[in-house]
Amino acid sequence: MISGFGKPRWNEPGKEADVDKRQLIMDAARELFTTKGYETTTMSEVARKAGVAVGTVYLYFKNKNDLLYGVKEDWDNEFLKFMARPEIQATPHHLRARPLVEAVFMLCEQQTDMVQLMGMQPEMVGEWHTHDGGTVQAALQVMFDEAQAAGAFREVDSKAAAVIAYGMVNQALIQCFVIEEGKDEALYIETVIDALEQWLVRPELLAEMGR
Amino acid sequence: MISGFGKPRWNEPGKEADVDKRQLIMDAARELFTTKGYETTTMSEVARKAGVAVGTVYLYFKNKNDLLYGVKEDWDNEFLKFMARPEIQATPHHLRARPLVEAVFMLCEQQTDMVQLMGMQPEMVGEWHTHDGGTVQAALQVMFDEAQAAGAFREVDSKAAAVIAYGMVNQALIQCFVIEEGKDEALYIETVIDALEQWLVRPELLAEMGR
Amino acid sequence: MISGFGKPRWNEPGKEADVDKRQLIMDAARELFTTKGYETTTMSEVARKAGVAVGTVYLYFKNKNDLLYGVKEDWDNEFLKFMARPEIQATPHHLRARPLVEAVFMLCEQQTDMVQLMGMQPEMVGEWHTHDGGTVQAALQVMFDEAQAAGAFREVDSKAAAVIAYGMVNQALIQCFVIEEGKDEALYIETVIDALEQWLVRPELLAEMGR
Amino acid sequence: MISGFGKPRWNEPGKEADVDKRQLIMDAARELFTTKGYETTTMSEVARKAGVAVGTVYLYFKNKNDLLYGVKEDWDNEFLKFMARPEIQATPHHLRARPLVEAVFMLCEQQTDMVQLMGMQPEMVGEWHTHDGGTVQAALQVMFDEAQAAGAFREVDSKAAAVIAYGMVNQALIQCFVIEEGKDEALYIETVIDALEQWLVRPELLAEMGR
DNA sequence: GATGAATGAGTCTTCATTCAT
DNA sequence: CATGAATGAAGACTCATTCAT
Repeated sequence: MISGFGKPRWNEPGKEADVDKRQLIMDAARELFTTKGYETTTMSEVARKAGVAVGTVYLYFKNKNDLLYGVKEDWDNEFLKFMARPEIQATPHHLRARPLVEAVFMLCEQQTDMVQLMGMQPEMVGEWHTHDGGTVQAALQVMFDEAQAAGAFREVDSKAAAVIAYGMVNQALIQCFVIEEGKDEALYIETVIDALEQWLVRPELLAEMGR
Repeated sequence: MISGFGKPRWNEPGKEADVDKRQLIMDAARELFTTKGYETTTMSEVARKAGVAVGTVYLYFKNKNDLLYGVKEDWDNEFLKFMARPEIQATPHHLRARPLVEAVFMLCEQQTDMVQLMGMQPEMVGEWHTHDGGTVQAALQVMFDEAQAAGAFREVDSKAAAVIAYGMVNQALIQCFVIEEGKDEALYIETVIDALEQWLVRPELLAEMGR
Repeated sequence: MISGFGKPRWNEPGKEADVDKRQLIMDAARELFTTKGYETTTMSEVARKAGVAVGTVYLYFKNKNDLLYGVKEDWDNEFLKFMARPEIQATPHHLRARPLVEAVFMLCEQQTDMVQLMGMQPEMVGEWHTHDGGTVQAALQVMFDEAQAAGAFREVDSKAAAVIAYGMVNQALIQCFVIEEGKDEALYIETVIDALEQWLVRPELLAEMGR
Repeated sequence: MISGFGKPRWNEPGKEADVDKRQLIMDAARELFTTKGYETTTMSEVARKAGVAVGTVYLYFKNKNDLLYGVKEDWDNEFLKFMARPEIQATPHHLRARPLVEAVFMLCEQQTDMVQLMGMQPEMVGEWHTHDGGTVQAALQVMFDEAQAAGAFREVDSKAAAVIAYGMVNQALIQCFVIEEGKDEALYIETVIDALEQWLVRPELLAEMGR
């Protein structure tokens, strides 16, 4: 009934020795979900890796799906936080592709496993979109709108563009980290940036950038 | 183990009412796999939808995973066949984006379910790629190489580009058909084509095309 | 309905080129049953090994159990035939242990697999004994009765003795051929003969035999 | 995989109502395995008879085969314990046949089902004998060696003799309890003892015993 | 007679979830 | 809060048996 959010996300100061157990579980889950896949990961495994009892997992998450939701949300937030950083916000729109793309690749390099979460689609999509509404894509859309308003981007449908941009990056990440195990990272980064810029940035600015 | 395909050997002309049972099963499986996801689909469901007994499924496919493989291969071939069509081959490289993209969308419109197969990723990727080696991406790569050799495309790494192009289209298809149920198809088509052309086609040709 | 005996066992003269298919199947079945066990052997395996179609097996045997019955019967007959041989019948009772035991071991040496059939007990015992009534044990019992009547054997209950003698030999065969793969054959033969003679033969005759 | 045995750790004295669940399951399994045979018994049946859920069986046994192993081991131990009893050890070798044979029959009378376990042979033998090495036969062999060293038994190969003795007893037990449902128990006991003594005990001692 | 594709009941096994401690 | 033993529904897969050709 109560949706498994029992433990507040903000740790009261002075209580931080008590590592947030919720986070502990989510970390374990994320690694497993992304390594072996959601369906293939068992709750016991999650519990064991998190160093808690199965029952405890259910103390923080209503059920397995709720846990997946938590993990996905976690990752999205991490990415969103990135997009909101002052240094990014201070960068002119037409120059943002590079820092953003580099950031995602870096994030994924650190936690290779996270890659697949971005692309987590099929079965649960339906349920997803009631929940988080594709947060990352939404944020991208906002950014594209701003960039167009600022005259930095060509006129494209911002929603469709967000979807497509998301797909490009996602597939590149999977190829790079999951299939090729990080081999040609630089190549993929450059190619993605190139694609985004050529496609979206106004030709005038592009010329200015020496592209 | 099971070897023979059981497809009757006599196959007299005019007896095409005898639908290939193997195909029947693959069709059922494809719809289910893409609608509810691979893990969530049971072999009984596949059998029921195909109108055969469970045992029969196992007559044609070693196991569930083998069935998935068959389905995926089937779809890839369908797409590959498209790329090889004479009218496509006759089109100059810088004008191919449109017919190809339109074709994929059409293909998916007819069989909405197929969409997700293109993106079928996570856990099974490993096993896949020993089998079919990402045929579609490979074909794209070849096409990009030719286009560059012909001076139609900008200089980009053809492999990375194939990956990224694949991701764009795939994500657009999912968003369009799976999430939005075909609503803004035209918009997604145009946006994808725009992205591909702006990114890949040489500026000179682009200007010539009135873009 | 009709009990699967359709094909006559006596081959009409002039028709012997047509290897009895029933026998072919039984031979295949025997090898498999004794190698991998009855439950673990599938009808398809039997058919394949016999070089016929599954359906054909069911032409000669009502069902799997009937096939087992046929196989067992076959073996028992082979043994029974041995006991009935003139040279055995001509031997005085107190000297029969040796030729008989040697014969069984020889029989099993040739067809190692048969060993386990003798001991085939558990699950199907119930059904067996309505069928063949433990033919071998019955024959042994008759022999023991005769031997006692002839004053060659000590007074023991012939039925119990038959059971026990059967058990001794059977276990020795299993140990010798199944577990130790024929290593100490001579040792087992001698020990079994010794046991039988010491136990059953009248002391006077035993002395006479130099034992 | 599953490691902990779940046997409660507190086990306060006076709480023996908490029957070891592992034992409960083994008991159920033993009865079924021996009544209907291993292959024919389903895990659900075992669970139902043990009064637990299927899952619980898998909590204590890795799989069906592991359960069989547990059951067999259990029985062997029970018999071994018998052979080690002080009153047996105190009995001179040439007089041990009777108490031992009587003991086994008694054991089997109480738990008729156990009988067939002794003889459990075919397919699984291979795997067995790596595990428990035919413990019972080994123990018999030791006893025979001691008896010969003590001058109580005739000179026979102790290993072969152990095998053969085991077979005698086993077959008698099966005939007596499984086939004839305990009818002529006394007869079988006497006949087995007679056979063992006549075969193994030195003639001098035999005379002394009035045989 | 012979075939072997088709059947589907039945098996083992897994795993999300609960609840008594 | 935490635990982890217990549950049992559900899934993948097998195989004896049938029957149209």
